[in-house]
Amino acid sequence: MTEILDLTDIPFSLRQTLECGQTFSWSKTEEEGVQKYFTVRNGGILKVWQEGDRLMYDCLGNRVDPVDVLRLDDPLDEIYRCINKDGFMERAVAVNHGLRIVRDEFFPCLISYITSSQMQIPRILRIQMDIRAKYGQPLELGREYNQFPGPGVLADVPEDELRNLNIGYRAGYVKKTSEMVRDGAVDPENLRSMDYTEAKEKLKVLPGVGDKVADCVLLFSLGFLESFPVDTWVRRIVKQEYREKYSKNYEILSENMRNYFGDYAGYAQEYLFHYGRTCTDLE
DNA sequence: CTCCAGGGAGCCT
DNA sequence: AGGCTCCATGGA
Repeated sequence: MTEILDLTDIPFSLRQTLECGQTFSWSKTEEEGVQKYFTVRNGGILKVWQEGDRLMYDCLGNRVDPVDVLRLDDPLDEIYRCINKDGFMERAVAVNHGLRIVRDEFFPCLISYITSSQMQIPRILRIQMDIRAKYGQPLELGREYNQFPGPGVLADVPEDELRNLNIGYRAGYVKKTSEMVRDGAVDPENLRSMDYTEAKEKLKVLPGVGDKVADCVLLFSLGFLESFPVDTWVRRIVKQEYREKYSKNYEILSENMRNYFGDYAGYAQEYLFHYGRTCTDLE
């Protein structure tokens, strides 16, 4: 039973949001010539597609709310007013208009960004899907609809078997982090109650989680919109376009950008990231 | 062949 | 604290 969400007063681009590289929890499927996306979580499947200013979606199993997982209640116009501080950002916003930060599940987000280090985006996506296929719990609706395995499941997989995922040295990080999350050393609900600095400090206790991975998890899963992850692309952009904010030191660079863009620095980061990766020819 | 990819840990000073 | 090196693997 297809439901329709009116996007007349809600700036939103489904494609920019799900294909900018921020999330590894969505798959593409084409039905009757229409490009659709689906995600599996909390015992349900959400399938969405966009036709102009209408968002169409099907829910199967438990309800997964598109407003929640796509952050459709974020005040995007106000966010633009806050982050549009220079010409480069204005172009990034114009090109990617409607891109929203997602709200992913904590554990899948954490594991996919742990495996992301020194990897290219298509490969991260493929590995994440392999984990779902091998260790995930299938819904009744078919093997292609697997939930991401919980921390207890991955914690019990031998490390050399995890290496069959071709994640190399990251296998040990995945196993140890899964054990710690399973045992409650880091709890997402607990993290949400902390401020940015405290939550980041706590996340970095996990093996395989440093400044960058922690910032990604804070932004894409825990809703800390001030978080400004610095990867190789963003570093390049800052060095070239925001020279006075640049530093070789991660924390200094990230904090400079947070101070510059304000409470929605995470949005600024994602617009810069996608713009820099797809629309500019940085050296 | 070499170089690099949404980095992090361990070790050095 | 800050800098350097190694860590698997695959794609360009």
